[in-house]
Amino acid sequence: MTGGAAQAVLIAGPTASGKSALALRTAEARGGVVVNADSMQVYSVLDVLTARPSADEMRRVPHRLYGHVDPAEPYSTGAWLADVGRLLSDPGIAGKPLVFVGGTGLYFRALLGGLSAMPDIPDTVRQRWRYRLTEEGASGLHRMLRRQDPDAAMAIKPADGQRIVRALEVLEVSGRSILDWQAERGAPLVDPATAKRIIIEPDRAWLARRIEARFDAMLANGAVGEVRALLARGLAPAMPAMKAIGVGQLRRAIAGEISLDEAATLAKTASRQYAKRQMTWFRTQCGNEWTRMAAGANGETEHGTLT
RNA sequence: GCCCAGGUAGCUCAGUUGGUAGAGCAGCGGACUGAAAAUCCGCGUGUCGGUGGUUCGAUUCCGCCCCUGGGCA
Repeated sequence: MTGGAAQAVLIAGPTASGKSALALRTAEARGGVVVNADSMQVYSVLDVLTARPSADEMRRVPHRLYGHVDPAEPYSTGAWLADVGRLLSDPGIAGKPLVFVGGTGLYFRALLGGLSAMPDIPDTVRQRWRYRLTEEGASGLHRMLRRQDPDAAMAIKPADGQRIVRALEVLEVSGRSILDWQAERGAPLVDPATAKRIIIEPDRAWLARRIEARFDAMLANGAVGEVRALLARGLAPAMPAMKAIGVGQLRRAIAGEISLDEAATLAKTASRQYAKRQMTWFRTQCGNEWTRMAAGANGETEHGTLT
């Protein structure tokens, strides 16, 4: 829980919907702190490409959990939740209202519903299963899961390699089915009874225009250089930061495989598809405790300030 | 002006020896507990360029017309 702190505000919305600006105004009006709930904005690279708040904006209001993770570090929903937990006991922000903002639906779910206390997976175990996934394919591992944990296999599609690997590694390390772990819900870090919850639901066409304009602006503001710098780190392509939208597309342009224009078009498309997935999550996974806020339907481009 | 090749889904194209058509991409819907900007599932009717003709039946064959490439003048 928030340890007696002021009411928390949660602002969720698809990429480019203007949620960061709304969070900034809201935190400013309440004397609060903006807390990042976006899985890519945690990384200390790609300031521009992940649309992190600018230095100027971060000066106006305290921002937390932005850019605090090195891209070589394995990060996760659990790590983020632990970061939030530490934040809540930080005397520097005690008593200040927290304004969580981001586009990662799973983070909000973990925040409000807790995350099951699953065992840590040793890196060697994790790497071994991921390697086997590339060698044997998802359906091969799914057959194995079917023998070892039929219930979990039933719940996971045979092509969903990522979830199959997760079920296998949890089973190997703990000897328990991931379903059993999941049945034990963790404790929420934000009290669902008092948290104010907002979902920004933008007009599709309006959002598409914003995505396009924003990516063009990212290019103008050094996105290519950021990708070059990230590539120079020589990280495995499977690392999360390497999967940020724009990295793969600009990498191909840098390598000369496609033009910058083509890369931009591909990245914009990927962003639109990502926004669609986000909207599906917020629409179907978030109940009516969330207030839905339209954006952009009638030429509107700004949201008000939450008070 | 003549010759050739095309004109089929939003885009790129396949196909129908005449029985009104299907892939990829895009798009849309969905799933979602430590990689989540991830991972995965589902969804394909469109005057088959237009118009006449042949035919029981034409997107398919024939005529004419329009449009787009390319060539010759």
